[in-house]
Parts: sequence; C-alpha cells; structure tokens
Amino acid sequence: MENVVNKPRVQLDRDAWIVAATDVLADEGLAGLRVEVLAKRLKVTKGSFYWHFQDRRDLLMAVLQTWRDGRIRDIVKQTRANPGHELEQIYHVIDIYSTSRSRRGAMIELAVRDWARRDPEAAAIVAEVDDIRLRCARDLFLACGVPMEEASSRCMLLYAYVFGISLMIYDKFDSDVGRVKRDIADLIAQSANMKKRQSA
Amino acid sequence: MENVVNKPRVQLDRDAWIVAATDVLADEGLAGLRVEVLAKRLKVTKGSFYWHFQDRRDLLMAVLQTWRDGRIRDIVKQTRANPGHELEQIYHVIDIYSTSRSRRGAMIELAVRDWARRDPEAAAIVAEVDDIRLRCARDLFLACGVPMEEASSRCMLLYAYVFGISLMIYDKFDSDVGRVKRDIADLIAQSANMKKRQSA
DNA sequence: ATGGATGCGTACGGTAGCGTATGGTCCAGG
DNA sequence: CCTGGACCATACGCTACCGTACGCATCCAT
Repeated sequence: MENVVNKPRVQLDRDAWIVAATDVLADEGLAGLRVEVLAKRLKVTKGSFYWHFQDRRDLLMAVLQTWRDGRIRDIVKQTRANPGHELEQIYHVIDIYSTSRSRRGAMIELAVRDWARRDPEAAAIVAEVDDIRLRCARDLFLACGVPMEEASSRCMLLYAYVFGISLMIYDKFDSDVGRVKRDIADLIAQSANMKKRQSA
Repeated sequence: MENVVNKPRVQLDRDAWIVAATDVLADEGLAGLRVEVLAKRLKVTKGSFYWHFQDRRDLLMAVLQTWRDGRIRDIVKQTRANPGHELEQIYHVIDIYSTSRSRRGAMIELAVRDWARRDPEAAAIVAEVDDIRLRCARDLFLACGVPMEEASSRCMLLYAYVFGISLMIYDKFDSDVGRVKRDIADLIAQSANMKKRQSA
C-alpha cells in the first residue's frame, strides 16, 4: 500500500508558509504575524522559515502579492456576467462581500487595509485592487444602461458599503438584518434597474 | 512678568496621557501604542506612567472610555437638527465623516474598530457607539417622513459608507472625487427628500 | 523646618521577537 | 557507499517591551 497518492510532502515550501501567514493575518492582524508564532503553528522552528524567506518582510511582501493575485482573479470571475444578466451580477457581488458567508475573506481584507494605512507597499497593492474592482463594477453598471458618472458613484458606494459594513457592530439595532441588507442592495443597484426598463 | 497665564503645569495628569495615547493610536494603531514609546513622546519615563495607571490595559480602557464619551457627545450634537432641517442635517453628517477634513477622527475610528475585532471590551464600546449613531441617524430619516424600515436601511448604509470610504484608495479611479461624493450623499439621502415632497 | 504625599527617574528582571551561525538529517544521484 | 543539496533544529546575541522596586525631588500643611 504505497502512499504515492499525492503524499503532501512533510516538507514545507514557500507557499505553505504564505498560506499559514495569511491565516494568522486574518486572525491576529499584521502585528500578530510573527515568524516564531507562525513556525509554532506549522510545527517547525525558525530555521525552516529563514531557509524559505530572506526575512520577515520577504514573507509579508509575498503575502501581499498572493492576496492581490487572488483578488484580481476573483474580481474578473465575479464581474464576468452573461450579457443581459449584469444586474443580477451586481447583486451577486454585493451579496458575496456583505454576507457573513465569506467572513474569512473579509477579515483578510480588513487586515490588509489596516496594514495599508501605514505601509506604502501595502497601500500600492490595495490601490491596485481597488482600481480594478471599481472599474469592473462600473462596467456592470454601464452595461445596465447607467450613465458613466452615476456608474462611478454607485460602484464606489458599493465597495465602500461592503467594506464599511464589516467594520460595524449592529446586532442590537435592527432585528431583521437580512431585510436591511436586501434594502441596501436595492439602494445601491436600484436605478440600474430603472434605467434598464426605461431604455427597453 | 509672572507666567500666571494658565501655566499648563509641567506635571502630567491622567488626561494628558490619554490624549497622547489617542494620538499614537491614530498614527501607529493599537500595536504601536506602547507605554515606553508614549513616555518618550511626553518626554518623561515609565515611572510617571505607572504612577497614573495601573498597567497598560488601564490606559487602553481609559482611551476607550474617552473615545466613547466624545463620540456620543458629537453624535447628539450632529443629529440635533432644527425641526424642518433634518435633511440638511443628514447631508451634514455624511459630509463630516466622509471628507478628508476630519482625517484624524477617521484614523482613530479605524484604529478603534480594528482593535474591536479582537478585544471584546473594545467591541462592546464600538457596539454602543454604533447603536447610538444608528438610532440618532434613523430619527433624522424618520423626521423626513421616511418609513421605519427604510430609515433603518438608509442610516445603516450611511455609516457603512462613511467608514468604508476611509478604507479605500481610489485616487486613480475618478478625477472628480467631489462629484462622486456628492452623488453618493444623494443616493443615501435621496428618497428622504422624495417622501418629504410627497407628504407635502 | 519638616514630614508626608505627589510625581517622576533609575535600575532591574523577565519575556517575546528578529536575525544569524552552525550543525544535523534525509534523500537522490553517481 | 558517499556526497552534496534541501530542509530543519539548536543555540546565540540583540532589541524592544512590560511591570516592579526604590530612590529623589518638589510642594504643602502643620
């Protein structure tokens, strides 16, 4: 019974460190992302880390790059709508970010953005991701017949909302959070719907 | 020539430490808020700190309380509208938070919210502030004739937007940021205006 | 003036974390 | 077998912190 079946190699590679680092980043934030802590989580010692990485910053930059690449992949996937279904796709994007379903992604998002507030390199990555996201979302609105300027405003509102909502603690406020979120999605996407009907 | 003129007391008091701590919190985040760093900034040593505070956590809690009290004061001040001018007041609230004018306040806000993601006591404070903010803003919408459920949704969108926008980096996206922000304010407050007219 | 209280400095022990140096282990290829 | 490289452990020096112990100065009331 030979375990040739994709034996995951007890040996760690650079990617395993990056994945684990992203985990810690989500849980503890950038400040909690220490190489010795990470090593303990991977059941090895620093000796391994400094084999795969130059230093801590090397890891951090790799985490950043990996995050960016993943985000960009997701963006194009999420905003590639079947023609005629752009409005659905807008709702879908709002849903993806604002539900608790993708809590982990939101935590990483917040950690990276907090990071970007003090690190220029992180800020550059976030700027790049934001720009792509905004443009892709705007294209969806444009495809719905929304004029350019309004499309810009609405997609900006869309992303500001989804990031902002993950910062708030609103349990006590309204009993029906689901309804509130649906209402907000309508407010953001609404007239995209209107324009569509008008132009039809 | 006696310097009786409000000689600020070379001696530090608890409040001076809290103010300075809030400064560091805004600049460096919670992780950068170290007592020795703070002491250096105040040109004293730790000896002074541990006279005024039990330990680091004691300071942190004091910072949190002070922040909460200030926020609550601001909220009631900002949402206390002259009857008939509630809509203006809604725009004013949006303006206060989303412009770069109050950059410092936004930085503290973000630092505290990041803090709240891992500290239950900070989370409790944020929850309290959020609840008050949302209720006060909702009252403004209600005063504009917006029905209850819509008012809930719109004020939630309002705050999620203002916090979210301070997380984003959108320089390259649209050349006319001012117009975008005005458009968004309209989207959030819009039908508050409509309802007012309808009921008139 | 003097003794207690207030406010701060100095010195210390302890921990956590970064980065380096160096040695050990496992494995493939000759 | 044995050698070189990939991967990791161990041990070390260094710094930045936290918190404590204690000493020194200043001020105020008796």
